Amino acid sequence: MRLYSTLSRRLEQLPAPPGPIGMYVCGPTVYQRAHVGNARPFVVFSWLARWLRARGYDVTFVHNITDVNDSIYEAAPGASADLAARATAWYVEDVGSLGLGLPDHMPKATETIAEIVTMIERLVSSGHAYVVEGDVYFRVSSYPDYGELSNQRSDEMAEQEPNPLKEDPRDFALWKRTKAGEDTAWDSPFGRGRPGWHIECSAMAETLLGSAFEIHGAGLDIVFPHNENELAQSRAVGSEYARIWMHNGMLRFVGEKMSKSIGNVQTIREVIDRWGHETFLLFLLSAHWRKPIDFSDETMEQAQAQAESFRNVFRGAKVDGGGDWRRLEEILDDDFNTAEALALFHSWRAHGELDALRRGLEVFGLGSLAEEGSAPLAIEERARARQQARAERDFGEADRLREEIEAAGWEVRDVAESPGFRLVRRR
RNA sequence: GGCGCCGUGGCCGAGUGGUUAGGCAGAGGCCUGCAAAGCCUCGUACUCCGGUUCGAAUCCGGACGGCGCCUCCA
Repeated sequence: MRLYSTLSRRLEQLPAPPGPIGMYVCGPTVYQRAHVGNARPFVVFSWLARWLRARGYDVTFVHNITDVNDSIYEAAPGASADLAARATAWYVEDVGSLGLGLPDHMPKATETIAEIVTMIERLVSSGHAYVVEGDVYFRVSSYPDYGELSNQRSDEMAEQEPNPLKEDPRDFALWKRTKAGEDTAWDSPFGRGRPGWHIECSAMAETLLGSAFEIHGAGLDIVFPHNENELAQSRAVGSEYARIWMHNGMLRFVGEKMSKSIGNVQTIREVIDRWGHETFLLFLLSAHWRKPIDFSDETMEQAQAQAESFRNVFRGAKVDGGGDWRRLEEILDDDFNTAEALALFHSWRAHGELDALRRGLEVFGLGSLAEEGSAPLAIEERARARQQARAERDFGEADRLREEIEAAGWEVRDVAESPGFRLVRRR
């Protein structure tokens, strides 16, 4: 199994199964209903975990929830804890409805404060951090490799709002003293306050996966500064931290300008309600995980048509046969190329190699495409009545009944086998 | 301005030196009371300009275009 790492800028080989494989994936800051873009890393890395397990690896998948942060304070002044709790529940619900299960651990920043404080103390005592008026900052100059992940020339970094407490503009906050309007704060050796954005990930990852693990996942947009800072603070205290750094490409909204009004953002909830989770998963499957993908009605309609074609093959005569599973292993073991895997699935579909197809779809949480629900009795009765009308060559009545069935969200297809028709859900 | 990614047929999207990607849409056909589904046939694409090579979508250089990040956005 080879995976591309942002850190080394090349493909990295995974150790042979069973590993173990520790996988940490940066999660969202919870202050609103998660949008579709947030779903991409969750889906990509959930798929990867499922595939690694199918290949015999012992995987521990950790995905955090950032439930203390400036954006939460801003979104709910004086009631941030309440909003964070609500939005956490939303996220778990939304992401759970994708049909991929949940990660092994979903730690919250607010439940990791003790570990965060311990880590900051280690950084301070080793000279990699300093305390100023209740704030604690990471001392970038103490870590020579700073910038290795994002390839930023750190000496040219300018700050928009200079912070006079910092020794160096590049330094970043590990701990922030509590301010007016913030309703959550914890006591620490540095004073009452709350963690900065980056330290929580280092603390949670090390707590659950140890000081060295295989994979770190995140969206490409947080390579800098978040992942860079994470890496720096962990390595500064002597941890190897993650070996392979994977960054998924962005999900884009085409045809819609970067309008300041947030009208062009759709939530995971809305997308699943409109298209169904299978269509959304198939849409994401169609692009390699490192490439950008455009979200639009047209691309979603194409995914929907593909979902339908997979459902149809399982509804047809069962011609189960082989299917070259080794080919799928080759494709996915080479940097997890899901777009090519999708092409292989279509080939299996066309050749009626349904055993392999069903197994392959299940890896990606799409096993439900192979299952057919039965229609309500009222619909089935209409379909029988239509058969009767057809037998009597009363096609006007037959067409009328078909329209009724369609209005109820079902499609009737005439087939050779008994009872002569098949009912298919259309929405 | 800095760091990085990308540009494939109407649309989506693999492919990294020479043999068919695949899907969606479209056209014709088989099948059907009419459909739907399925099957068959049909498109010889690779932003542009140079270069390397017997040969480039694939390697190198440049141009143009698009995108991400540059202190808290997955």
